[in-house]
Amino acid sequence: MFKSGDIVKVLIPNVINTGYDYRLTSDADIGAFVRCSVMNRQYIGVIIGNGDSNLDQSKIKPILEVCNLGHLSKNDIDWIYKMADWTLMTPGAVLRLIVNVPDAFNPPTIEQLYSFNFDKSIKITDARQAVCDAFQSNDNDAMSVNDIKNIAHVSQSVIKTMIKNGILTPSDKRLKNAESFNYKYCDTGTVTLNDEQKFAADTIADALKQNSFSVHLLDGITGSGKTQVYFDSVLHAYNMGKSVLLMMPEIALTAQFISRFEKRFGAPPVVWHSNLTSARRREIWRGVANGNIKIIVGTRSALFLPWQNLGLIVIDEEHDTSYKQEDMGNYHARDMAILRAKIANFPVILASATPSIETLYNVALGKYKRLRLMSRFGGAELPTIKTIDMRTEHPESYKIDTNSDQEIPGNLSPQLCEEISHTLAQHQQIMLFINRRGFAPIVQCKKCGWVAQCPDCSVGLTYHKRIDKLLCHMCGKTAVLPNICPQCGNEVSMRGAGLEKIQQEVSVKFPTARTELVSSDTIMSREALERLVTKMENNEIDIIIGTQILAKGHHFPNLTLVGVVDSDMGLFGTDFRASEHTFQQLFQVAGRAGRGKIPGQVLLQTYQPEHPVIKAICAGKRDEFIASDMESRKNAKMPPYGQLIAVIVEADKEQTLKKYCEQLSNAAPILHGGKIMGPIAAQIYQIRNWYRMRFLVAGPQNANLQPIVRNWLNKIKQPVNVRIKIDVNPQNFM
DNA sequence: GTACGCAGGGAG
DNA sequence: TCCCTGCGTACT
Repeated sequence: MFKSGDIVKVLIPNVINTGYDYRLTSDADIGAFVRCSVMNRQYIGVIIGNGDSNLDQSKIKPILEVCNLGHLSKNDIDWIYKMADWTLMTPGAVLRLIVNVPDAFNPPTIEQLYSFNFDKSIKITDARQAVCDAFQSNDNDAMSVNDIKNIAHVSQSVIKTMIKNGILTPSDKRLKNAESFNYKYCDTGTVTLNDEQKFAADTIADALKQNSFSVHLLDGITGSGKTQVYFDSVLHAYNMGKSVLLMMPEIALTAQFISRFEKRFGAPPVVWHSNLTSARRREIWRGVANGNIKIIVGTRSALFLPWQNLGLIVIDEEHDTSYKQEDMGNYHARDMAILRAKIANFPVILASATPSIETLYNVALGKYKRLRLMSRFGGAELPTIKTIDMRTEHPESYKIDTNSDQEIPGNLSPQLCEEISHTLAQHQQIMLFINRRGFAPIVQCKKCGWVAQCPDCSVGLTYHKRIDKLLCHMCGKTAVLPNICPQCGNEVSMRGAGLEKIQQEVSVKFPTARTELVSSDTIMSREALERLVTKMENNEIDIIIGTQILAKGHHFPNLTLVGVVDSDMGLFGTDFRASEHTFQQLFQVAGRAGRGKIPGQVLLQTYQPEHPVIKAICAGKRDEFIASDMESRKNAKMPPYGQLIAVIVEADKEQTLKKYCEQLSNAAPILHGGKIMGPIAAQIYQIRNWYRMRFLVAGPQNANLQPIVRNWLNKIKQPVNVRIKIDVNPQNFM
């Protein structure tokens, strides 16, 4: 306990490496949130210890306010520093992830709020639908114009018109009080675990009782009941008075999941994700800080809530790539959660049907305990998986206009088409999976070879038919599709196939089938996804055509045929994780078929039927595949058998970039058993007009690479207009 | 990170 | 002489 007048060290979010000293004007504990000023700007910081006695006393400012709301434990502070060491972020940058709810310490603001008037009939446009979805994802609470704008991603004018039309009506409701989240949970007794599940649940219950760190992998196929097992553990921890975090990918956080939770626990979970209103974020942050909220179901950022007495973290779909944050700071939420549990001594549960290689490696080492769930609920049979060899099966071309003689080369093999017809005749549903958005990924001149490229990024533009524009998948910039080649004036052609093109082919070849496109372009919110699920369940769709967004979590009993149009995509990337990710993706997609009474069928169109990934999937040999993938990583000394740190240097001028990289290159240390590779042009050399080079630091498993990288980069002063992004254990190599 | 102050160069 | 720009520094 520090007394009024004491000098304490305060960590300030995102300012610099070290903390600053302040004079307390009231008593406060270590870990307390305090308001203080840096260069006349106010920040919420955290007291991390004693002040520095050597510092000139005249420089020391008083703390403006000790916030009487939550506090970080010594373990939490320890975690911030360890996370900073691991990710090479500054501790302040980590703290900023925690105190990023600016309103949390302010009195509730009174803004003009608006409610959505569902009675009013309106012309529905995409933008208006997005506004409607924004309200639905916040329990139809009233929202400010700013909130609507941020959540629905629409312009102010859309909202203004909706207010004028009476679709949005003013309500002067104030911000809700956090008390409204005072849910009490109990076991409703609606679920009986089978022996396998019970064994797993009991094992974790024992671990919880020991108050020590452990990691348990719930490894079982979809439908094997992983959720009910970890629900059991959540309840155990909750009954012990602990707080519980249940992390999942945004896309898995469905109404279906929430209702399962409510059914088991008798009350709904508090849900945390990126599309919450500022008022709701404030309420939840405060609720967690003061201990009212004990259970959160949320996305990766929920890890940074001000947890009090956190005693269990569950990470569902543990292998999911969305746990890796890649914009501001590069951290892997799964790994940081495990780090947090290790420091604070509590168990972690990982759940997946296709665990990551890293996790399985830790299982093999005996660090994580694997709990297998083998039986599929209700005895539903696994689908049969077969390949279609595209080297011998040639898709028929088709005509959009029967009068024209223009033939468009097809992408659906005769064999797949035959199965589609057959399935349609049985009144069952079909899913076609292609992991490419838009209509055509390449727009090229037939004569001179000119290719449409983004002016700011070194990537090609994809033609999107829905908006009739060229779109950069890197920065989102759009461009008009040129009628003629801007270089030579000849005709331009569309090359390659995206899902819009597949839809075109389907609508020509199966004109009576009702099709639906699903991609991040058409599904902007969880609500939109749910509407689609309902449509699918009501059999209003015959053929659903989509990207990986379709691969997860949904149960469609009448879906019996899954066709993967291009299984090879992603198999031959430069990325050592390519085969792992392809396997996981195809495995997930395959899991969509035949989850009802009728057995399903999965057809993989491939030019590489002998490829180990494809063969492993067809044979249902997950473990063999993993063993061979691990073996090849071991030989290549790739993670988890070695460590990698990517250092990406970006600058607005090529000259500056080149010079700085040269200096870095000259200053690169010699690594024992490892090496520093590069600089090479990053896989995407130019993004938003910034140029990018990449170094790759590779070291043996036991090497402590982070300090080496830190010292290396500190040797050379970073010029202005140069940014460095450090990615420890990079997941992709952009 | 970013506000601020200093040095250098161009316009008036 | 004034003002703008670019760069470096210090922030507690």
